[in-house]
Amino acid sequence: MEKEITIYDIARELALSPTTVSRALNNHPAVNKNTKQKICDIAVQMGYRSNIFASNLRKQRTNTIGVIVPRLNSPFMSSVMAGMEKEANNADYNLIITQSLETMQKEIANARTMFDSRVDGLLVSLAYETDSIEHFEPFISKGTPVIFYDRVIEHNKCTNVVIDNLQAAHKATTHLAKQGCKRIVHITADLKRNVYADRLKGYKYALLDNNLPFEESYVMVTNLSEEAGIEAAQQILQMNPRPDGIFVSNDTAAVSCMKELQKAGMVIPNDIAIVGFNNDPISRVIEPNLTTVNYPGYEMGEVAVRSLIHHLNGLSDIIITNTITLRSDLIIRGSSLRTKIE
Amino acid sequence: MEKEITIYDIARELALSPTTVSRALNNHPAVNKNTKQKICDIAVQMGYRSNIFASNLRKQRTNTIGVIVPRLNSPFMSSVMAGMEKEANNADYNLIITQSLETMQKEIANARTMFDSRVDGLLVSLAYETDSIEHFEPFISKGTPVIFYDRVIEHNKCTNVVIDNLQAAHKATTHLAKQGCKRIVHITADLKRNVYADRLKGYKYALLDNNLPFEESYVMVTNLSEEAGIEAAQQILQMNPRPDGIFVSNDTAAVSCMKELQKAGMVIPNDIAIVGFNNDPISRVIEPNLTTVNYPGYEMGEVAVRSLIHHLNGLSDIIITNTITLRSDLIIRGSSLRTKIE
DNA sequence: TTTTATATTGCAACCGATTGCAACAACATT
DNA sequence: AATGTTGTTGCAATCGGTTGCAATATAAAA
Repeated sequence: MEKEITIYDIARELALSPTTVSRALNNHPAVNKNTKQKICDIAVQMGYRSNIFASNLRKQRTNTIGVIVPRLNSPFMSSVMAGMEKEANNADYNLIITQSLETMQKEIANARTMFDSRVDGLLVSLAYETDSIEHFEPFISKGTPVIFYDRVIEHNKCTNVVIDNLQAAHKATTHLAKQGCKRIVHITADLKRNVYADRLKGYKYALLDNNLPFEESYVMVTNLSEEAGIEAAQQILQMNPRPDGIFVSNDTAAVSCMKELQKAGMVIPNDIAIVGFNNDPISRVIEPNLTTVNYPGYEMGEVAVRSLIHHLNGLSDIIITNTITLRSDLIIRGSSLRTKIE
Repeated sequence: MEKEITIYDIARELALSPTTVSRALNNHPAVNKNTKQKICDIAVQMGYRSNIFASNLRKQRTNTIGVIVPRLNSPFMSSVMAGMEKEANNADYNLIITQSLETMQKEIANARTMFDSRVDGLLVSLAYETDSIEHFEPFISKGTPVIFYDRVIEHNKCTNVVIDNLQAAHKATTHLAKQGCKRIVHITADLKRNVYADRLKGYKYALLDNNLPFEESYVMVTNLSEEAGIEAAQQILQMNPRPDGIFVSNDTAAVSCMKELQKAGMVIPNDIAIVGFNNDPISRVIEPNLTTVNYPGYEMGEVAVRSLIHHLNGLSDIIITNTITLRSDLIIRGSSLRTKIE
């Protein structure tokens, strides 16, 4: 266990004050060039490492960004994380990541951890359960920026990073209608979350715009798991008349649903056309390939971090960016394409 | 921007010393029960939050674990992360995560960041490129435990968390042989990494044990990407005589390879049987379902963190656990199963 | 009543870097 | 020669909690 080198050691070595050493290492202009060079050289030579805690304690800043995510292990979220890590790394910020596992209780605990860790900013995608965001108030009243992404909520002090879920759902549903679907089911998740509420709206509006009736019983609220997809398929098979189109709010459930339907003898897309959401890798593996909404997770991660860092640098105080909307588009593949020409 | 409450504020409020307040909040035995209660009550009431930096600075401990991972966005790695986060959270540790993107340069930079952040311990899965681990020496000579997982390297001061790659590959290859495959190709990645080197060994030994010849040209070293799988398939189609079995070191490449072969008219598993590795979700989507090695990523993450925390608590100083091997098993599915009865 | 053990509490130094303010030197200006 | 300017450097306080050691109070033992 070796001793750590401090600026005091360097100061002693060169018969200077710790002040000057500190300034030199931070490239402060008021230090002589030669002195600076000498200090930096010997710092490297002695193997000096700045003590972040002393620095943070003094500066009241941590260079750390907190991320609260529902779950880490989904293709979408891990893309987001990857994008975030890249941008944070670029800007010399560290990332502390926790997962709420879709429970509000955990989310509150995570928020507390982040608060105690004094993160400079917070990135949050809300859990299914969450129905209040009081637990983020401490950040807001302390002036720590909070940015929501993907699963967001309206708050006049927070920026949201999202895609246009309504539009995406509208496109997806319209596409199904254009393929001749008359009875389109929508499989989605907890409507507390904007993403699902907005998609439902997009679905409804699209039905309206295509002169199709809206049926309450055609909206299935699930947890979008693999099992949920299977159960949904079983229900759909029971329905009479049988639906001829399905718009699912993620690819996992879309794929498992599709497989279950195929198992029951349904032909996709002729009997039933299917559209998913996210563009997970599985969507390009299933046969026929799944039509889905390309969700730019990596970019969303990048944008969220970049925007947060802007805030931290005080660059966006004037322009209070309230919502950043990323482009997403429908990727049409075999699972919904009935006519060869479109 | 509100003022932070400190132990000094609490001390003043109760006409006590900061010392006693500090002790009370840390549940030190030498503080009167009633006093302790009073302090804790008022701390909550005043909204006190401990300043981690002051505490870390003094205690020379951070309660933070560093994780260096090749990439975040793979199903396997995100499972590992999820497991790690869960365990770390349980033990009140924070996780700082960075990705090397498979380059050694980034890995070195990440290691430096972690060092500067004074993580209490480090969890590493090596990049493809890495051919020296000097960059982890600072940790080791400082006494900071380093644990390698998945992509590991031998080091007499470090614990490794792995699965038995040799055995898994042996089982996979033997399975193909038992299905009647005579010419088994192995698609894998950089042999610098133990996981791929060991799987190659397992493959070779299995060939030997099943009286099949080893062909140098049957080993294809790639980066295991989707594209790599397609290219490999194209090469395989060119071979004469054509291989009748493929053991691929991950599911991504296995699936894309399989699809490419199917596109060329090959029937899986009859013409060519395929086995993958990892048990990613796509392996259960492709038709026929992909036989693969179940890689317990989530458990690996849990175990790695748990083991690190043991180290940190000084529990495993005596028993220097050098290698922890997790169980993995072959999941046999349609892509390799030629006979209905096995 | 005196001595000894035990329970509580506080003093003061410390962890290491940062920063407002003052000091000082060297040089230019009037 | 007196004053102003610019460039460098250092003093000393500060951030907020932790901890070895000493001090005091209280209870138990002699």
